[in-house]
Amino acid sequence: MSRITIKDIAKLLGVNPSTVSRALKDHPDIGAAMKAKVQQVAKDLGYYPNYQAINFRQRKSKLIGLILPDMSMFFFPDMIKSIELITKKNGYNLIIFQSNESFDKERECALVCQNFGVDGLLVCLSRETLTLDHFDVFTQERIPVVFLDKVIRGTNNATVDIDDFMASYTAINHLAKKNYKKIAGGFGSINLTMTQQRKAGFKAALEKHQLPFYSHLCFHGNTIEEVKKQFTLLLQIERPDAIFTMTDEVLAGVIQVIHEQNLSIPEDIAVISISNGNLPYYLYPKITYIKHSGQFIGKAAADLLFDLIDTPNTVTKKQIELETYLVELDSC
Amino acid sequence: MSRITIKDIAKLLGVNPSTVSRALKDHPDIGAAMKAKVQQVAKDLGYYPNYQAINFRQRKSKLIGLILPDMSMFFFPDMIKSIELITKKNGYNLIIFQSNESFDKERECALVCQNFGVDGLLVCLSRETLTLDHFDVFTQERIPVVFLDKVIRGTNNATVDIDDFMASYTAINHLAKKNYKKIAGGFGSINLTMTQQRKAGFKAALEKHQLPFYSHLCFHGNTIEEVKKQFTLLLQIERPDAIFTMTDEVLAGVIQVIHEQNLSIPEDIAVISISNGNLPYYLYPKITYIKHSGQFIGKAAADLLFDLIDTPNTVTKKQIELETYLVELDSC
DNA sequence: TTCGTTTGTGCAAACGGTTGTGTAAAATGA
DNA sequence: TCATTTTACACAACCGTTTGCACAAACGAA
Repeated sequence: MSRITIKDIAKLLGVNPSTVSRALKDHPDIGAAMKAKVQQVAKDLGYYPNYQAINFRQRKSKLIGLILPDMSMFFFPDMIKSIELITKKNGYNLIIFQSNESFDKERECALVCQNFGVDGLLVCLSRETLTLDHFDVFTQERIPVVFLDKVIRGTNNATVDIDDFMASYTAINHLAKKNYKKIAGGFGSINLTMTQQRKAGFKAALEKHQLPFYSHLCFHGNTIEEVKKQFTLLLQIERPDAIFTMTDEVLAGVIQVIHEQNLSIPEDIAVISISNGNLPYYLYPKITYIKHSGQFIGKAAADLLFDLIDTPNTVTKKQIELETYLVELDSC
Repeated sequence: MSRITIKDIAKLLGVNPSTVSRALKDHPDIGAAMKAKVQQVAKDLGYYPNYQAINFRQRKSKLIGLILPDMSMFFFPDMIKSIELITKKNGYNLIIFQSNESFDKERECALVCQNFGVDGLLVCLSRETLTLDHFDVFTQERIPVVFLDKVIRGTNNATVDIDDFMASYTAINHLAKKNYKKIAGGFGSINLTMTQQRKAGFKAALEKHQLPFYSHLCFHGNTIEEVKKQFTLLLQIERPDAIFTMTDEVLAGVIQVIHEQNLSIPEDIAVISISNGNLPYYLYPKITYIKHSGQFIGKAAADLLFDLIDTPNTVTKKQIELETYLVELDSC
């Protein structure tokens, strides 16, 4: 009735559990006849190994922790999907946590990961996170941690992200080439490194094209609603001829306002965004975007993590910066 | 250097590990002085319990498995989010698997869950799944399984879903009341129970309003691309004055075609969908929809699961059908 | 025949924490 | 003061599997 163990098989065959254990994993010490008998009985009894016992014994969990700030529909599904794929391919499983953009929650998630004995950790930092001390336990116990997408640079931690500066630079460059002059910018949380860099790229590209940077054409918003509010206010002051949005969330808000105001894209206002590339296709017209691939970031980070798990000391390139590229659709 | 255990604390204090174990959990058998000492040392040494050992000993994993057909961006983020919340609130963690709409993969996922010793299982069935034998092991070992959203009815399994018939019935009813006559229908995989029921509701509502059911105004598509192709073909035959879409995926495809053909909503064609309620707001005009809440389904399923875990025999209502309701926006 | 090697299996400890039972010493009661 | 209860801790088994070591039996070589 209850779960079949190696001991049950051993008792039934009148042999020692260790023999059964070895027979089941085709250990060379065990004779062919015994192996056959054991495997037959195991099958008959419907034996399957108790991974909890095994992992406990091996001091491994075969678990990879993934800490996310939020389950945003725009970016994370693709990312999780590819991480899951790699994780499974390596014989591990994924256990997902959400920090809800809170530093305290993130620390809690890390603690649970620690308790669970994850063999590796993938972390997308919360908006509030400024320090990484709460991951020190992992490095101390030689459990690899890879930061992805939302990272803090300048440390020797393993990171995978994109060149945020270049991504927005490319976007604005595209707008400038299309001869847009009054370019607005919609950004996310102002304290994120990502935001600062994307804004820096925005400014640099304007400068390169000798376009002025107007701070009244820039706004920040954490949520779609905030974005809508800010952008509506902006439009009351002056209508730009193009707008760059830093993420899908910002894009979603901006698009709604544009429709509310009965503006047409790209005639009244051109739009370009950094995006994972889903939302741009659902909108009309389709939005030109700089590809920021959740799938690629997830894959790169997971691959890096398993490199670090398998060969901790030979991995040299621990800071990976993925390419972004322009996908030209119909909004500029 | 390596991880601190109860034994380390015991050795350091010259007491028995069992005393430490009890002291740490405030067992009444242990004297106040000893408790204080133990807890102090534990803190000083940075002790944290080995959950692998504990769970192994207790024959629990504190893990809930979640098997999904796919990481669709429309529906699952909200669902996962709410499941995660409840799971955590109950002191459990979530481990997510994707079957990629494949029956074999789904069976594999179930196997891994079994090996991992999950304490409960939430399953959203794949497109291909027609039987539930692969979950028998769980019921045999008294591990609760709750099927959610995509379920097979008629068994005594615990299920949480919506009244698919009513959802589409309500949608078509709304269109009919608005005096639309030629109503098209965009559906998903034809072999899903969900599809059949939503189509049945579609037909029933038409009949109630004495509107004819034209099969050439109905199509099925598994992916957005298929939907686009099918709907484009449909439009070449005859333009309906309204279209009902069964899911966000179908809606996304339909909307793209509508824009490609330069039709306007709702003047040329009205649109109504069953949806989780994100996409409808991003589109223009905003799409009227029947609310099919991933969040609610996730919550209901998770709550039910923990009821079954905590009080296996007292739970009576094991088949839950959530209400859907009309959210009237601008597309009809 | 004898010694060394190989083959196949048993034995027991270990992973870290929990828990039922046993038992001194201290506290209580008459 | 002595019997009895309570307090506070120790001891050891246990969860399921792995693994180093011991050790017979069979085998091959000298």
